[in-house]
Amino acid sequence: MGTDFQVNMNEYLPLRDVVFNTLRQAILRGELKPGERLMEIQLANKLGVSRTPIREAIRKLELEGLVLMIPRRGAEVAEITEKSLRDVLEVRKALEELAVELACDRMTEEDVAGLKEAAKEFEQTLEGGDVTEYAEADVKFHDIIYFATDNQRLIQLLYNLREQMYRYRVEYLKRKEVHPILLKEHDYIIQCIEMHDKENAKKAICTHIENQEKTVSDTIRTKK
Amino acid sequence: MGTDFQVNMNEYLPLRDVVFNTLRQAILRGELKPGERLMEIQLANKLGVSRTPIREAIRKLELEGLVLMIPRRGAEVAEITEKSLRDVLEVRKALEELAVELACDRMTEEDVAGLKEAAKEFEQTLEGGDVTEYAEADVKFHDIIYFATDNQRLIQLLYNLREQMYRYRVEYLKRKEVHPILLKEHDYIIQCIEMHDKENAKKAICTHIENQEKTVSDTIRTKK
DNA sequence: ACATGAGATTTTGCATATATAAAAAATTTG
DNA sequence: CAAATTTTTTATATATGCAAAATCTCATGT
Repeated sequence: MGTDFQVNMNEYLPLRDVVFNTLRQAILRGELKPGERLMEIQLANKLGVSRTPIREAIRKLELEGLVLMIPRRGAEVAEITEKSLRDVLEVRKALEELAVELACDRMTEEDVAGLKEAAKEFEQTLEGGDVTEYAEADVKFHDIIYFATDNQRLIQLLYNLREQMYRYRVEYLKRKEVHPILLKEHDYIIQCIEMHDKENAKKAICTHIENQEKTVSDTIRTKK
Repeated sequence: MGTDFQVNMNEYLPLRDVVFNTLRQAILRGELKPGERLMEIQLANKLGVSRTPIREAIRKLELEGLVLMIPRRGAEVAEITEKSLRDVLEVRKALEELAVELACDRMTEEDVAGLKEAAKEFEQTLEGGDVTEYAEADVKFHDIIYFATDNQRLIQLLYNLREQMYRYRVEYLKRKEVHPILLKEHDYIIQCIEMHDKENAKKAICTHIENQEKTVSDTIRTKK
């Protein structure tokens, strides 16, 4: 009977999307530095494609605000100022509040169980020394909250805002002394959600973000 | 004396952006209907350009969520469901609250004066019968609040969310019976901002949006 | 030293060409 | 006649071509 290879031909991704993801990562991880010019031919050669997918990818990065277009001059990686970061955080705080509020309403008991599970896993990764792993585990924790909102638009925005801060989040997680605080905060957030206590949940998520905020500001200031 | 012509050579707009704006308008105004396919050659002929700028414009619309891409098949105008509208409104409410809160903190007296001016102009346009004019005047009013937030990222998001609802907002403004309510709401919002009363300002903007929400839901339901 | 400007070079912006997948139409076959 | 298969058509995905604008280089005149 043989062929049980369902080749998931869905794994087709247009080149432009591959390029988009690649460039996006490179910018967010800091490999392409703010102010750096994105030259089409150069990128095309580097990635082994033609200019067309590069251009289309840049159009998307443009809308996302990661690159700045100067007509007839091309694209460059957008500068990240302290101001622009404050702006992002202000928005992010509001949307995280909304998310946790909705989660209080819409989370089932199984969801809460999953959240507890994720918090535990996060705690375990902290024992290992891999910062990337922390970050991933933290992402998983918050993703569960996001999904519970059942609001696709909100999820999309939160993903985006989180990614914009990737560099700085990692910096924060590196600090061993904040780990116990983080764990407590996660536990408290779970507790609030479990009791459907919106007000305290919002406060909790707020301080959770504000705590990061300071580190991030410091990082960006000293790196300048 | 003499040459006071600062030629604003900035009036150059790449074709792709012209196309982007054109298509965007067409979608938001309902000329391109949800589900309708966007075929490159057809659009290119219609707009008298080549396929390249069309494609680049579509990439941006894609990221904005206005069109849905099906790989190797092309783009179509995204469907607007009641659910997706609720999602947008949920997010929008949270961000409008944030905006008015920040405005309470950051608005100067001149800004408030401008706001009063805008409210007055809005009232005046209501006497005329042109719905488009109402909409514009209303936009101006809210723009002043947005600008006062001094948060570029927030402004960008609010613009976007507002535009997404253009069709339905106009529907709301058509109803003569809501006009007095609108005027009262505007006045109350101004009052709250002037007194830096964040809590009430937030509540006020919330009801302001919620009032629209019902009409919008009705419209979308009956049109189905 | 320094502005300047002609010419060479690079880079974008848009158009067009080629390749390939998907859909539609036509044809075959049971 | 209907289901299956082949052929044709259509549309996207990517590559390449070309002209105009921007940038660079460097010699020249003040």
